[in-house]
Amino acid sequence: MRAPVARAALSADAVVDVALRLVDDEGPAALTLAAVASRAGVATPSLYKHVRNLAELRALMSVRIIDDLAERIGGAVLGRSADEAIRALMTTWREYVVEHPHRYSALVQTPEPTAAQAGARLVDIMLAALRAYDMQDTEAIHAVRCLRAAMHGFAVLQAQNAFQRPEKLDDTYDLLIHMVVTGLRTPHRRT
Amino acid sequence: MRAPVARAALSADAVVDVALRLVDDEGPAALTLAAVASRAGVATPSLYKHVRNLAELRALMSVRIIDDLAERIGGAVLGRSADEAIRALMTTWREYVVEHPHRYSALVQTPEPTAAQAGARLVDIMLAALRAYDMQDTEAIHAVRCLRAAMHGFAVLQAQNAFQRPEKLDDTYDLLIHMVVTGLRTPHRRT
DNA sequence: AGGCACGGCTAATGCCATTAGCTTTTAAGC
DNA sequence: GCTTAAAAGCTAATGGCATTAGCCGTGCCT
Repeated sequence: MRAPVARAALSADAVVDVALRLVDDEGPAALTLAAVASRAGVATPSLYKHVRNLAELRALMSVRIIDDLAERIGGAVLGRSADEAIRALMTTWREYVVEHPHRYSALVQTPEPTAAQAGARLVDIMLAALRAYDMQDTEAIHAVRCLRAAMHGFAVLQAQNAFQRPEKLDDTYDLLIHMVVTGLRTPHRRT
Repeated sequence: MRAPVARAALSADAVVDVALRLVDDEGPAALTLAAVASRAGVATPSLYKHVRNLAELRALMSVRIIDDLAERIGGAVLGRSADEAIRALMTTWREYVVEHPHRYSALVQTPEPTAAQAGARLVDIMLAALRAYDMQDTEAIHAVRCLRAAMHGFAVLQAQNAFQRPEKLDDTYDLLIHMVVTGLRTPHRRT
């Protein structure tokens, strides 16, 4: 029963850091254990001392990204409510994507339990932002889903450069925010 | 100047067929040239006689999927206009995703010129569906982008099983349609 | 009859993830 | 200070996959 403490050196967190920087610099396709190890100044198999495999590394990265995003959005929404909160939420989300497009693309992977949990935190923040609207719980869930769909869809398409025409993306996003806010305000047929 | 006609056997289209069936059956992660070749009853390198490489196969698959989707949507929108057209468009899109979730996920890849072109056809269909609303061209572009963002976002999230709570997805999608339609009808601050 | 292009095959290369097993370092506890 | 065990690193080996090179049979066109 020795104390299981040991050398400092690398750590799972440090590996995730390196991997995130790699993705930021060279895109999601460049994410390879060999490349991460090289950046970390270590042989490839050494990474397995900190991370079970590539899939787990991806999952850890996703959790980190989602937490990061949740923190920013939490701050942005704080103190605002209703329309203002929605606007702040959506704006902050997009700022993140513009800032780290590759990172955001790296996110769009398989859904494992641990990342789902991080996502749930984000959903809670959104639910809180919607509390100002007069909504049933059920209705709020649907609203959050639509919010996610709109933001995520826009984010993915932008990160993929899927919007080709010259019109300004900022203007498009204003319209999207308008749709969400208006849709939330306008009564909707029962279910 | 020989006639470049030859044996029947495989063809690029046939390879794409096989690949699409593979993805439908086993998911996008199972898409490997080895697996496609095996299903086609051929050795792996033989595929290179029809397809430049895996990336090109993916691109061809994307074009096929987008065209498929465009055809369905074109039919669904035909004869309808304004709100009804939007509803039909969005409903048809989602039906496709529900029918072939893996195929849709396989789509979300890099944007090459050829797939972008297929996407442009789809955008044209959407623009036509919006013609009934009284809109500037510029405004219509923004509207189509929002439409894409909303549908695609929802589709991606659903295909990834990112909606965990028990509430019905159909109801959520109704709300999303409502948001889009209402947002298009409600005037929006100038740009 | 003959040639040639097409489409298929085998062999070979190189990258990558992952595993096994060995060595080194570190930090406790004495 | 010395021991020691676990953590953390390394090299070597395996197997899957994409991709390339080069060979062979087949059938159409002349």
